[in-house]
Amino acid sequence: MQSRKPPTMADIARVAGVSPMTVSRAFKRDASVSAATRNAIIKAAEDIGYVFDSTASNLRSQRSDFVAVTIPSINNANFADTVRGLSEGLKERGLQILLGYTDYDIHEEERLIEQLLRRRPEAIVVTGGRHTDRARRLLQNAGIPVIETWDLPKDPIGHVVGFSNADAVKDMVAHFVGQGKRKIAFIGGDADGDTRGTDRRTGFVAAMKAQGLDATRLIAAGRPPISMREGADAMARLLETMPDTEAVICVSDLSAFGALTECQRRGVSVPARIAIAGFGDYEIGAISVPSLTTINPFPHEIGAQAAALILRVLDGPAQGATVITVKPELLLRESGGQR
Amino acid sequence: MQSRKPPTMADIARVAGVSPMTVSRAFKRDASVSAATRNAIIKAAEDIGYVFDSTASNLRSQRSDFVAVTIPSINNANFADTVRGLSEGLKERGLQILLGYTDYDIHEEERLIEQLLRRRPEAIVVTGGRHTDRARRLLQNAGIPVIETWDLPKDPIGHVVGFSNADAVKDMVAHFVGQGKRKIAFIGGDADGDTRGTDRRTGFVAAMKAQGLDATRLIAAGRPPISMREGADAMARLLETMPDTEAVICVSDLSAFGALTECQRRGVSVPARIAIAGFGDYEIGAISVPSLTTINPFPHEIGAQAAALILRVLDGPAQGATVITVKPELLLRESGGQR
DNA sequence: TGCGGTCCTGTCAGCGATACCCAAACCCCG
DNA sequence: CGGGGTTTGGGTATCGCTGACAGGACCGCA
Repeated sequence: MQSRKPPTMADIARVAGVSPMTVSRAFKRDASVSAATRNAIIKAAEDIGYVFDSTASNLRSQRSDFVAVTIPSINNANFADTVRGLSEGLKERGLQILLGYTDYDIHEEERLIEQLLRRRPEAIVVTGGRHTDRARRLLQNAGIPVIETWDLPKDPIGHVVGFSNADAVKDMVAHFVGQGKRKIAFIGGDADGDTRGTDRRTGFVAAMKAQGLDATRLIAAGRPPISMREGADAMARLLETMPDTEAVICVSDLSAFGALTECQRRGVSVPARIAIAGFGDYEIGAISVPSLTTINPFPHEIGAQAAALILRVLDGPAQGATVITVKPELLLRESGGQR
Repeated sequence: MQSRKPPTMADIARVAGVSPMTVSRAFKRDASVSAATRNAIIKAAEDIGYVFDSTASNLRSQRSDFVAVTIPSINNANFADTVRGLSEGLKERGLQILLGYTDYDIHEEERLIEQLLRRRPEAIVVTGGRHTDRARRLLQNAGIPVIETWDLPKDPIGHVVGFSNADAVKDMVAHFVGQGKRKIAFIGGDADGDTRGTDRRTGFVAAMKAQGLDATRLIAAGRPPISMREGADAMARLLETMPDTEAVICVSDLSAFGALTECQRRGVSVPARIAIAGFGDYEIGAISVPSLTTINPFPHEIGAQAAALILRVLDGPAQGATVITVKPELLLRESGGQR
């Protein structure tokens, strides 16, 4: 709380009786400083309460020590897992993560990307493949590796580590059809905003049509991301307007769980009367009664692959853009009629 | 992906035919630049794809434009709400948030705090009131406002915005005792690590003893934070070893929900046979069947108050340390025997 | 003893922006 | 039309650290 100026390397140098440059070297891993000198410097630094100033270091060396990451929300187990995979993978190289969240809004994403680029990250990882034009331009001109995740964009900006949200839902539709179900509904958010949710709905409609089935059982439950409560409300509407529905695919496990509770409140048996599937393999789906059939997109693996890719790209000279697909997996559990 | 050097203000100055200093002024809000000059500069900047370099700006002006925040986990609705309250409150002043997570480990917190301080934030907000000695020293010497949250530490480092975890649980114990329950258990994490959880357990034991009741029905469910699954396992153990338990208080809504599902799997009726309470007012507690009795600690309010406090402290000269208490509220719902 | 090689440490300059100081241009009014 | 005040823009010197280069000390070996 005191306001005297914080000490600098020059202060340490004075105390330790060396030059500032030697102090600088003492703080670097591989620098050549004798053990005695280094210890004296470290001790002097501790004594006067020195804290390294990475602002100055970054400016002078023209290298920051972090990677920028944007995710739609900090409070989502899936994206948290991706961030975890990223930070674990980047830790070995001493790279930090600078995290920002977009609230599922590409205009907010644009603002965030600009803010992040001002700090000159070594690379940037964004969630999703849809961006404002200006955001695309900013990323293209940033002169650093760009990685889009959680999607397989048609026209990638740089590298990609992701999967097709549409295809994943198609697999789920195929599964239900294979069970003999025909009247299948989809609960998701409103059309705009969460592009991954929109892709999932698009995949649902395409898959249903491909099977020659009615693809109009669509419930829009509000602005993405939709909550458990909104999932419950959507299920209420579905049961009232299309009571003969045999299965429902929800845009996420959270809304699927909400839908499940609504069935429980109404005494509608799951999966006997209606089957429910979610997306994301959140913990709640594994533990709920009945457990939730869902899709595991391997969020941690996405982060780990992205981290490995960043390290490769930062090492080697600029290669072509890489696209890495992490294939999601169907998890068949009780709510879908399996056990 | 191209690697030519990014443009600087000097480049803009050349294009726009003004001095670098004027370019700098054009990018500041209140600076005195004529509208014509400013527009020409903004246009030149857009044309050549300039992105402001906050590294240089921060170094020269000795002011960063952000506040550092540490939270235990980026996948927790409570802390996410606090961060939201913080960023909303800080936005008006143009302050960004630099977020880091500690994984509920005070040693990891120490490393994180050092990393964050290296970037010279304007202020720092930490979750919890227990830290390593070195972390305390770092914070004390940082020369910036320090705010501890989600706790009421006995010996605060600087300012505080929080509540007593122990007292909150005491209220819940009193509630159950008022209902005539005597055999009350507590499910939490192992003793070390998550200090808020530890405080809740301590509060439970103290409250039970104060009521003259047996305070030994304690289940330790693993390293904090404990998951739904761990909550379920803990409930299984509780039902097997102390089947006459009348009520159980869980360290969080997530573990409480896990405990509830275990009861459902075993056909143990909640709340008739055993009442369950959680902590945190997560969405799952509002929507589960039965809904969960819990405690709302007003996480968003904590963030909002912390933000307001930061703005006040940064404005005015260093006043004394402030302690703001945000009192939690009991939410009596179905799982606790209310409706 | 002399020489190349290695290790350690010092000097100097500059990363990109801006605080500070000052000058020119402009304005209003008597 | 001149004087004082305001607005607008320029020049210079850093902020704290580190890349590049130089040089001294010390070593082993011929």
